[in-house]
Amino acid sequence: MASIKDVAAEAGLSVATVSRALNGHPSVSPAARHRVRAAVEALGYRPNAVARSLRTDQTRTLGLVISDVMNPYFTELARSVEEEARALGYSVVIGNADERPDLQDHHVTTLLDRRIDGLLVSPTDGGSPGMLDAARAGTPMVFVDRWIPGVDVPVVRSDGRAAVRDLVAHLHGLGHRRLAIIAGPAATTTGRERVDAFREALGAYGLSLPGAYIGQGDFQAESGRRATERFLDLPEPPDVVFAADNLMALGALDAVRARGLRVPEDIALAAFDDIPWFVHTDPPVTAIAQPTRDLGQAAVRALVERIAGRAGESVTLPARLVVRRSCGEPGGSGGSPSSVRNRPTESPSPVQRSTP
Amino acid sequence: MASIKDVAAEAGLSVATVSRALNGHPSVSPAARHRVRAAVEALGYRPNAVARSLRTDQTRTLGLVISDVMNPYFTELARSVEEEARALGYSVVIGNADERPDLQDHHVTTLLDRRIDGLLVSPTDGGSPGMLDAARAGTPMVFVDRWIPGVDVPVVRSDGRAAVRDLVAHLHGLGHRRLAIIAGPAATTTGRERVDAFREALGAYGLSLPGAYIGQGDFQAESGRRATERFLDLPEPPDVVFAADNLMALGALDAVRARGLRVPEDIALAAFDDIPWFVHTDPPVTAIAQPTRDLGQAAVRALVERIAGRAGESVTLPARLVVRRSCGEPGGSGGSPSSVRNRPTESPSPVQRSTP
DNA sequence: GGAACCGATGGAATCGATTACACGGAGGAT
DNA sequence: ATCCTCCGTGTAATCGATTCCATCGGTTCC
Repeated sequence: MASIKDVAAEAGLSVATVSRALNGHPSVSPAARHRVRAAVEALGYRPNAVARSLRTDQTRTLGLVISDVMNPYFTELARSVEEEARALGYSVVIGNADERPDLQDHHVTTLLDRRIDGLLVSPTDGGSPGMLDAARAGTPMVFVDRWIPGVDVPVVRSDGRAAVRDLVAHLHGLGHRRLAIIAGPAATTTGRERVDAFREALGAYGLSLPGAYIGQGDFQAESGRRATERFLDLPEPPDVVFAADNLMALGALDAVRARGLRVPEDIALAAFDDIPWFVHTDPPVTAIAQPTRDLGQAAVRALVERIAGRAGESVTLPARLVVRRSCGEPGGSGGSPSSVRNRPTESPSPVQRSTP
Repeated sequence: MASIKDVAAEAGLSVATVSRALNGHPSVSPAARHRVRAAVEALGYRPNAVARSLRTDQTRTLGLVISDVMNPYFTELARSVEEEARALGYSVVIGNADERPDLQDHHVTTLLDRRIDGLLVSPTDGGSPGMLDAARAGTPMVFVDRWIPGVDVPVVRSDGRAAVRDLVAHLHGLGHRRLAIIAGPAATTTGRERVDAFREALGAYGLSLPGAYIGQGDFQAESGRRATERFLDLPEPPDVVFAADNLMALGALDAVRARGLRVPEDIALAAFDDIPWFVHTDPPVTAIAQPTRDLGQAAVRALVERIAGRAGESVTLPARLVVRRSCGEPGGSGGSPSSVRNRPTESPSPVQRSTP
């Protein structure tokens, strides 16, 4: 592969001049500029980013360490991060931690070894050692979605409290009184917060959240299924199951169907994190939608600010409730257009709970 | 950040010895080895991968340029690629082309500038100029899933012919005679092949594939919806719609529901590419499953072979039919366990086609 | 007319590693 | 005792860029 030396030789100039011409430095004569252009063209020269990075000490690359790529929410987040980064002249290297702290650490170290300019992390657990080291060492860093309390790093996330209140109001309005939640891992902030917000919202309606109505999940579909089965085995099963992420909601849906029960007639279902597929399930699932695209954008901007040595502020954006049919006939407001278009033919059978 | 020089100073040795100790070179005394280890520990030294790459001319990084990350099939592919690469000591940088040739080119150039050791591509169109240049220039390269005819690059993909034949047999056995397909872009190999395989399989049953039963899609949900609507507007609509990928299948499902029709009673649906969500939709969708994990693995292995200067052979793995409920009551064989567990309560209403 | 200045260019140091080559000393063979 | 090996180590070149500093010819200013 042709190097800058070859270009210099071809153009009959020094490497210094070629470099300046390539970087748009002002004091290069038009003639030289032209000859460089021609030589570059002739040789198909492309600057070696590795060499440049070594010299300039910047890679124009961002690292993104994510909890689970297979989760559509994170996939979308990754996509929006890459888009914004590209717009700002950065590349993104994604590391999938698969909810495993050791893998998270592996990716953080690898990325740091590659001298990425900044790190975007959605921490899997309370914080793996390598990650904390990086934060302490002053690597430009921003947390997305999840964060670690007590670590001095900006956080870009969405606040679901208001949306959860809206959800509980919606459920209460439909007559539901026994509300259950499938929580995420307690080690993650999102795992805890969503339960807290839910309990708080219930309190406003004089409802409580008994321990039996809190299922412990791990943000994977299988755990949602198990938790739901336990709910259904209760002497007094809940009217509604609220899953703290989309994968657990699908597990829940599956568990309900496996018993021959129907959503929402026999039991209602709602989820945190709206995803395109919820429009296509039957029934369409009522969910709390995060402004994923904006989150990715804000996170990249904050990180780039940090890289530039400026503050890089934390950002919190509101999530919003998207009402569909999985909790019962929607009220007058808040329904998405799809909730109308997706309405199936009316079921002639009365609401009933079949006993297995 | 501490460099190898700092380590050398701390250990009272030359950088050469430190480097040798770090790389497990045999002729380093145990004493020196030990002092290096101590110095590394004390300084928290991590070798600069950028500098190493410049010197050794290898980055131990693979590039993966994918057509659409938001498509679960590709997400899973990316994940398995990263896993296998990690096992082999490589990192992976993913570029999302979003089915746009210009973006594909952007990523290929960026990756090449970063001097990745090898490139895995699932080409978006007939081949963007930058990609063809790379192939010609001898960059170690392997195509995954899709490929470009006439370019001398190993291809790792799955062959769906047998599975499509099985599907057609299954459909024919259920009494379906008017079979339609939603094709992918003609510029992609997968777009063309799946139609060919379908037509061929139909031929074996004396059935033809009229032009009106070929919908043109672009592998996105919206195109699946439009194509299906056109099918339903036909004076003689098809009995079955076979979507050439999972996103178009979801669009099709949506279009069918929007008319108040039911799957499979009014019209059957099948898809290429099985994804976890098809188990959760109602009805569960019959699909052709690719051995995605194995494909990713084989692709990485082939690429690493190429990087090592060896052959790196093409691999073709068979896809297989997964029968669920979206085409009608499953026959005696091939049904997945989920097709039983997901069966909902029987519908009391007779099969009917509502006129809009 | 000479000093100061400016624009364009080249030489050479530098980034942090790897590695060919040289060298000194210990140990074995003769 | 002398020479040859071989081991462990250091010196320095190198990878491909960027950039400081020096140089040189030509203006401009006083």
